[in-house]
Amino acid sequence: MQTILSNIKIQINDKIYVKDPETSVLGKKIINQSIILINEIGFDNFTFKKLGERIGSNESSLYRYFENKHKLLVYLSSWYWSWIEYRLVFGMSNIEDSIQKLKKAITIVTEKIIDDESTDHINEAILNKIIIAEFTKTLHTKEVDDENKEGFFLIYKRVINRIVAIINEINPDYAYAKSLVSTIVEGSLHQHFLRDHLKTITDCNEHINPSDFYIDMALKVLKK
Amino acid sequence: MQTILSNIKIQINDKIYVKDPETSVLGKKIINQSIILINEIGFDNFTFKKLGERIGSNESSLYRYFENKHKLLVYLSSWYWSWIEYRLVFGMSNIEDSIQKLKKAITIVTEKIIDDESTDHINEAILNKIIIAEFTKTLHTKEVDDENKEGFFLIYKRVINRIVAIINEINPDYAYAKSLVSTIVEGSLHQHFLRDHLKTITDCNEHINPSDFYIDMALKVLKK
DNA sequence: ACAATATTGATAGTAATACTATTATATTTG
DNA sequence: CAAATATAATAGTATTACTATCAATATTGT
Repeated sequence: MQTILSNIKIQINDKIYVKDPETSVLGKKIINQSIILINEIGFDNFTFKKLGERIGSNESSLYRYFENKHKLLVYLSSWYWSWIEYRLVFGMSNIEDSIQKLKKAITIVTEKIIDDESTDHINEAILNKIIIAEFTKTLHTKEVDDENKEGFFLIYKRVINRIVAIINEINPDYAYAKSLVSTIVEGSLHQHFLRDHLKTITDCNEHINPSDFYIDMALKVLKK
Repeated sequence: MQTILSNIKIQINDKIYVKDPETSVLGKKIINQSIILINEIGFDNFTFKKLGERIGSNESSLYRYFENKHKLLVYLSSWYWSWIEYRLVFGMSNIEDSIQKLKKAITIVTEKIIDDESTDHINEAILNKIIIAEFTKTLHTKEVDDENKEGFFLIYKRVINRIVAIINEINPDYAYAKSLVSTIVEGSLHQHFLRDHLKTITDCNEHINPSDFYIDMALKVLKK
């Protein structure tokens, strides 16, 4: 598994964009304002025309960065999972005990992101909200197999497999490590969503959060 | 909880449709052919115009049954969960032991549906495929709160709460019964999806299925 | 400094989508 | 068989999701 240190300036698969948005002012505006606009009106109602108006730029200019809004969402998702991976690797660095590692890892992938106050052009708290609301749409398309072959979901899969590795340290006999982690990662987005919208089918609320639920689950499931 | 017997002719919230598709030949064609077409081309590429061509009917006629394709998908989903609920209730009927009940219930909500050969106009196996691929889209919209208030997701929530009731029989002290069940129901759709498209982050394959994984999980988590 | 190059903006245009409205024609039912 | 209802055909609108062209600006390399 490659070292994250070479990766600090978050690297996104260059097949996702037409022109790297990190290389210009307009590109960075596209990223930070699209996060805000998608959060406001939802991905389904989001268009490049509206984003253009919002950032005082021409629709046609946006198409020079992303082929379509789906690719933009894939980009934002990749950025998000890359950022999670970064926090995951650094979060593990000085923990010895595998159980503690797992708890920390589950916390990182399941917790609600409170504004990071990081100085960069991406608001991670809002990005977290749009991942909760929209990430599933990056996968659920007819093009998923082609895009998977192109490596669009590599970072997401790598995040999951890093946690799988911790589980294998704890209990190498457990037969469902991958399914457990993919359930936790995807499921926690879903639990956040339910807490906000369908409260009657989740226990998550102001006091109980998805991290509590999933840590409890993982420890019980892995007990030998 | 109301009896399912009064419910055998699957009842769908009448706010989901403009005109009940069960009341005419065209309506039934819309349902059975939309399932086939959505499965073929995906919900995102599906339009009423294409469906009209497929069933030799006019686009404008379809709008007399459903306001838009989103409502049609909500209808199909409601039908699916209602059918699952029916199987759930009958599946439980002659089981005494709560653990056995839970195993059966998890099997019913997580198993892949093989063609039911039922004579009605709905192919449950294909419907199951589109639920795996598209169900999440019924929830992930900006209108989810309004639609939830209208009761569009009632049947889905009832399915989950029926299984929650079984868990409360088994271990009333378990603090996360709702989150566990919503994770299992949603997660199993996701595991089916991963098995088909992102194999490296699931253990599910030809030999291991989501039911095995989730039954193992539930029993371990509920052990006192 | 300035020419070459790259980037952005403005405008226009196309095909498809997501509908609504109107009217004619079938079909059902009482 | 007449009345009511459902469907089909046609047309039309606003929006979406782009592509193409060309002019205006900004950047950079020497």
